[in-house]
This record gives sequence, structure tokens and C-alpha cells, in this order.
Amino acid sequence: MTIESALKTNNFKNEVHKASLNILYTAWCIKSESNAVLKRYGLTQEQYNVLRILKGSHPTSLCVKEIGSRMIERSSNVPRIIDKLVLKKLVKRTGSVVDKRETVNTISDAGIALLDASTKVLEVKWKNLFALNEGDAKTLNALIEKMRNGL
Amino acid sequence: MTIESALKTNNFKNEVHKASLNILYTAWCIKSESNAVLKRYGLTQEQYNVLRILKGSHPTSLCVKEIGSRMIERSSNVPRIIDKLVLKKLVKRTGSVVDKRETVNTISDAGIALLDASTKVLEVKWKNLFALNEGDAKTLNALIEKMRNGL
DNA sequence: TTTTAATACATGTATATACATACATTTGTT
DNA sequence: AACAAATGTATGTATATACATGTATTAAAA
Repeated sequence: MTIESALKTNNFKNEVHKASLNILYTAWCIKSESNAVLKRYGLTQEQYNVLRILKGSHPTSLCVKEIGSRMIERSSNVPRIIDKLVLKKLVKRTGSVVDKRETVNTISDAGIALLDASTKVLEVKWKNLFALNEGDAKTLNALIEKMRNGL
Repeated sequence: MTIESALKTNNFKNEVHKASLNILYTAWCIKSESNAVLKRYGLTQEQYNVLRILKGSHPTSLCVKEIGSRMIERSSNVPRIIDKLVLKKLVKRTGSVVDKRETVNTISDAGIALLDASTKVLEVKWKNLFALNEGDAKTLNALIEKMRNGL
């Protein structure tokens, strides 16, 4: 499926413009497909993202700001995403001892279990979806980071 | 800014995994930057997208379904996005004569004017942002479409 | 023709998000 | 030490979104 047929248009100013639409559209595809899987585990993309971040640093706990700065989509409502995860007992949150303004968060065993289970299913999906070899992916990464240089 | 430093991690399963995160993060960057501009014109990304689609087919009018199928992010609430645009007199909507279930939508002169003004500013922003030449962009497009082949 | 299913769109409701603001705590300045 | 500024987090509110359902119209089948 080319971007032309996906958006039913040939009206691109140039290749760079087309690339930006290609990226936006592909991101939407990735998110839609992921959400369909994550829904079965009662997770949103953002919740999944926070769990991954916390597992990445486990057993070291992270404060809200630190989590926010590592998220793919930096959102102002990280506290509320964590709220949901704490409610589901997937994350443990306590007050920090070094800085009383901070709360400090760790992924729970249940959180790790849920994360591993959902990740396994997601990775199978990615493998089927992304018909890209490692070399091509490397080129793509280089180009997309070059593109983002101005940001 | 590499994706490693943006997300503060080196923990990618492989280049393909890294590419998917790169795409999600870049899409978020593009959307954030665009929204900042569009806000000055009282438009959301989705409203802007609908206006572009309508201008693309102008003076031919389009029904809601047709607009939805051309959007970058296919959302279920196209009617409500159009509602907002009609309210702002940027779009004219009438009942279809061929199929009474349909509504038929056209961009107004005010809509075209607002679209042109905001597009002009956006394009300057893109030019500064995207440090990518046409050849590189072409390669990027080919790769990203190859990646999306499974979808 | 009558019934049934499918389609295009609208709307109700719950949830999520963005933005501004509030509050407690820490840091820096004098 | 006293004060002002900055920081980390939480929360209130308005808006936007997703999902299910409702309604009118068309198309298809019996």
C-alpha cells in the first residue's frame, strides 16, 4: 500500500513533504495495530510505554519526571497514567526520601508478568508486519534521524 | 538528536524495533510542531487535514465517508470535525441529492484563505526543520513503504 | 411487494488528553 | 537565616476521542 493510495492523492509538494505524511500515516498504523493487541491486556499504549520504561530501569525506581522524559510522546499527564497502573497493582509508588516533592515508582511482579506477556504477542505481530531487513532498517533509522536534525 | 538520547535508552531489540520507535517519536515531533503553528489559526491537525482534503477536490464536494478515507489518521468522528469547521464557516455542508443518507461538503472561500495562510507558515517551518534532500527523502519513502508492506 | 440487511451519518457516554493552575518542597541569593 | 525563584507533582476544567448505539436511507432477497 503506497501512501498515494492510502491517502488517495498524488498532491505532494515534494519528496520531503511526502516523507512527513508517510511517517505520520505509518505511526498511526503502528499505534492502531498495537492498541488492538494491548486492549486484550487492558493496557493503553502509554501505559505499556511506562511499564517498559520502568522495567528497563528495574529494580531502580524512577520519579515521574524521569519517566516522562523517556516517553515516546511526552505528555503532561504522566502522573495520571501512573495512577491507573498503581490502581491495577502493576506499579508501586512511594514518596521519595531524597526529595519530598518526588514520588518514586517501581514495576511490580504482576506488572512484569503482564508486560512480558503482551510484549511477546506484540513482537510476533511486528515480525509479520514489518517486511524490512536489518540493513534497510539501519538506513531508515539514519535517514529519519537526519531528517529530525532540525528538531 | 538520536533516538537513543531522545528516549534515554539503548535497549532496542533490533534495527526494525528501533525504526518503529523512531517513526513514532518523529510523528510526535511533527504533530507537536504543527499544532503549535495551527493553534494560532484556531485549527487542530485534524481540522487542517480535512480542509486540505476538501481543497484538493475543490470545487467538487465530498461526503463524510470519502473525507474519512483520505485522512492520515482514520478517525470515527469525522462528522464532528466537520461540525466545527461548518460552525467556523470554513466548510459548507448540504444534503446530498443522489443519496439522502449522505451530506456533501465543500471548502468555503474563508476556508481556502485560512488554509493557504497556515500552510504558508507550516511550509517555512518544515523547510527549517527537515534537513533532508530530495534524494534522501525518496529513499526514506521507499523504505517506509516497504516496511508498511505487511499492513 | 415485503422483509432483511447494509450503508452513511449522527449522537450519547465514558474516558483520555491538553492546558492552566495550585501546592509543597527545594535551591539560590542576599 | 530570610526571601524569591524554580522544580516536581497533583488536580480542575474544558475539550477531544473511542466505542457503542440509534436513525434514516438504500440495496438486496424472499
